[in-house]
This record gives sequence, C-alpha cells and structure tokens, in this order.
Amino acid sequence: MLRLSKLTDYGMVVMAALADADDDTRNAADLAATTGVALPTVRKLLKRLNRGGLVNSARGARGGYRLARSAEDISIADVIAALEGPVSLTECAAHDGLCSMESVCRLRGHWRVINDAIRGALAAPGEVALFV
Amino acid sequence: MLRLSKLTDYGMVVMAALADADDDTRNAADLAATTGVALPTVRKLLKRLNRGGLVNSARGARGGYRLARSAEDISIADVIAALEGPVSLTECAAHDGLCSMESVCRLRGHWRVINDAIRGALAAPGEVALFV
DNA sequence: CTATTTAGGACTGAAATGGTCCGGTATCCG
DNA sequence: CGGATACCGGACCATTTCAGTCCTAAATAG
Repeated sequence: MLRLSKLTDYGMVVMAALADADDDTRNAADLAATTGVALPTVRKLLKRLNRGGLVNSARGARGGYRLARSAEDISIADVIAALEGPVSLTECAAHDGLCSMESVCRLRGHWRVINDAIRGALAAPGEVALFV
Repeated sequence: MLRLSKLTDYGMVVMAALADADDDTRNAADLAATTGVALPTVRKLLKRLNRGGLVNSARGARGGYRLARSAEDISIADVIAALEGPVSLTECAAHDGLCSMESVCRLRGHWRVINDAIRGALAAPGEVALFV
C-alpha cells in the first residue's frame, strides 16, 4: 500500500492543530483534546517533532509547543522525516552496502529516480501546506 | 520512511528477471537462482503477481511464468498494487468512514492530492520501466 | 501413467508498531 | 523559597503485521 504509519498520520493532525494556534503555545493536553488523539501519543509525537526541529518547546508552568517556523514552510516530507526518518522506498536507495544482492540488482539506479520524484511531490510547498 | 515492504522489493527484482526472459517462460526455481531470492518466497511472489494479472502462468511440466504484457507497459505502481494493494498513504484516502476523526480532520482533502501526485510519479512509464 | 510445476492455503517465528508509564528537570507563581 | 505545572528522555509491553516455510491438490508434457 505504500502507507504511512498511523503515528505519522496523527502527527500530521497534531501539526495542523498547532498551525491553527498561530503563535500561542499549546500544551500536550490541549492538543490531545482538540485533535482527539490520545494524550500519551500526542506527547510522544511532540517529542519527536521537537527533536526534528519542527516545533519549539517551552518547559515549566504555562509551557507548551508551537511551530518552529511558519506553516507554509513545513512540508509533508518534513513531518515524515521527523517521525519516520528520511523518505526512502527501499533500504538500498538510502544506504549503500546493506543489500546482499546489490551486485546483481539492476534496479538500484531506478529507485533513486523514483525516490526523488516522490520526495519532490511531498516537498512541493504549494500542494502540501498544512493549512486547509 | 515511507518504505516498501521487502517482499515488494523482491517482487520488483523478480519482475526484472522476467523482463529479461522476454517471451520464454521461466519457472520459479529458475528465477530464484538468477535473482538470489529464496525459492519459497519467489513462489509466493509469483502467485500474487499472477493474481494481479502482471504475469501469466503455465502449469505442468515445462510450465512457468512470463510477463502478461511488455515490460514497458508495467509500472512500479502496478507491481505495488499487485503485491500490497492500491497505493494510498492513509487509510482515509482510500476508503470513507473508517477513521473516527473524519469529521474533525482537516487534512483529508490534502491526502487525496498527495496520493495522486505519488501515484503519478510511480506510474510514469518513462521513468519506471523495468528495464535498466 | 509418471514426473514436473503451479495453485492455494495454513502455519510459524520474528520484528515493528502503537500505546503507556515513570523518574527527572526546568519554569512559573504565590 | 517552595510547590505546582509541564516538558524530556527513556524503558516497557501487548498486539499486529510481515517474511518466510511447508504441505496437499490440480494440471500438463512426454
């Protein structure tokens, strides 16, 4: 199916909710309430998104999260990369030397092309802005 | 990562090997030998590819498989569809009414656009032919 | 008739996934 | 200062999914 993990899907929803908040910081419980995603899951997502540099966090009372940059500058590919690692259809397209049939395989060159095409589709800012 | 399952990856390799054979029928053991994929796995793949209409099978002695149509007319998307089901990033983009937050979700419209973009990238005949 | 080869499905072990919980630390406010 | 709030990092577990194997039945060639 070439599907996204459910966690990443939820991550997109949370990011959209954060985009709504504009510059206000929202805490995890708040986001869980507005998105309908379970609180612990929201926490996990926000941690990863923070590590990936997509959101900024503020600790302590009245802390919370907000987008690290404006929503228009965040692509789907960014979110996927933060939550699942870099976009790559096959192992061999991402790293060298991991596939035992690398020497015989006639497809490696193609995978790179295809990966780039998909990355391009996901990174296109116009199509993929988080706003509706 | 947006990765393909390993099985689908092998499926591409097997398809490429079949493309090499042109019109000769090749049996499963033969393909396993030339691709380096384990025989039972090759069998499984060929069964699914057959069901998906990408290869034709011939039973009995001197039976085997060959491509159902010329390699140029088979896209990566076809192979993925045969092995994993239709290409779709999220459940909600493929079917309606399966997601509990469908009413609140602001992203559904986008997913369809993105899916189409990716499907387009995978179906482009020029880029994605099985030949090297 | 017999050897060959695919068809179909059941089964298993391993890995990934989604989801939860806890101790620690930083910040705010009274 | 001290307590409450809220994020941080990680460990942890149950469930599902996945890759891979095996077995029996059916079809075809010689």
